[in-house]
Amino acid sequence: MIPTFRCDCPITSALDILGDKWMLVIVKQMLMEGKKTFKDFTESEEAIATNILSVKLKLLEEVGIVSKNNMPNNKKTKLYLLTKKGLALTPVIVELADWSDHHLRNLNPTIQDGEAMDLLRSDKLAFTAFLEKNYREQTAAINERAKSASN
Amino acid sequence: MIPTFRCDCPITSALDILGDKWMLVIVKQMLMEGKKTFKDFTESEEAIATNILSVKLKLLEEVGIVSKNNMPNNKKTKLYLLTKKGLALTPVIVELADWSDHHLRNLNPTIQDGEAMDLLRSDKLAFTAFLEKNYREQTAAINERAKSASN
DNA sequence: ATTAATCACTTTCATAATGCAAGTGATTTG
DNA sequence: CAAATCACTTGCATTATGAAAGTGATTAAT
Repeated sequence: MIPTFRCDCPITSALDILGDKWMLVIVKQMLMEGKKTFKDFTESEEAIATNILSVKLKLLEEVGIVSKNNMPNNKKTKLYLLTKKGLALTPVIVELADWSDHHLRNLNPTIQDGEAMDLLRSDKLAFTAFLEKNYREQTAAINERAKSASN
Repeated sequence: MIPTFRCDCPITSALDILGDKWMLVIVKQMLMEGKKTFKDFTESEEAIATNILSVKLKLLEEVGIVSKNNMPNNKKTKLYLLTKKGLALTPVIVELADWSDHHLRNLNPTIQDGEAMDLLRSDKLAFTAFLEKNYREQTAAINERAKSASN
């Protein structure tokens, strides 16, 4: 169920939806780790409990960040995909990554550092654009076929 | 107390600290509404309970986002100020505002719209820079005097 | 100088969110 | 057609959030 909004502030309103331990983590897993099915999420490094996952996916769908689709040629597997509204959260996620990179390594020294972080450091906008484009490409074929028979 | 980190992902790690209903709201109140004292926060539109506020301010201080200072010439009032690390969250907050502006008005039709949103829409980086500069200026004098006798 | 406010909290108790473990029904695979 | 697999749900324990009242140390008012 969609929570009530505390006030008229746009930032507080965003946090009324996204301000918890899991919502943005799930969006990140979709955007950056290609996770699409219920099972994908349960196998993530963050190890979300299935009951919580169930509740959060439902909420993400209710607010229009995620769409729930049937896997082509398979009645059992469901596909969760980011909508345009969900993909628009990319800049938020990138800024969180950037902040962590610069300010959280003292508290969590094992924070990842690699190619992706290098691109983020050298060109934040390019990194954001890459993530969005990449996600669209990875899901383009699926989206085509999912449009006809959706759940 | 600082929570344990779920994994090595920079985004998840940021959310281990910031991923709740209040942390970023408090930072926003400081950055955009000039709130500095315990009383200021309790009088906010979001109406945070004092016990929660107490816990969250302590955590913000522990992780280095906020510093706790004595008000000059007043032993009773404490001043909470954003550190460099805290001010570095400005882009995250701006991106949340931008997302709300474009994607949350259907769910919360009363989301504010005014001068600030106009600047955000026309030049996001300028808006971010303005917020940071403005905060530094507003707190510069206080910071000078607070450096000598801190708690 | 005393009293009343004010500030920054803490404490207590209720409710809501999160988490663990096990179980269910509908496919699908071997 | 039996055994897996997938997408969940259910029951119960723990943790986080919330409302209300209370406390001690200043500070302002009389």
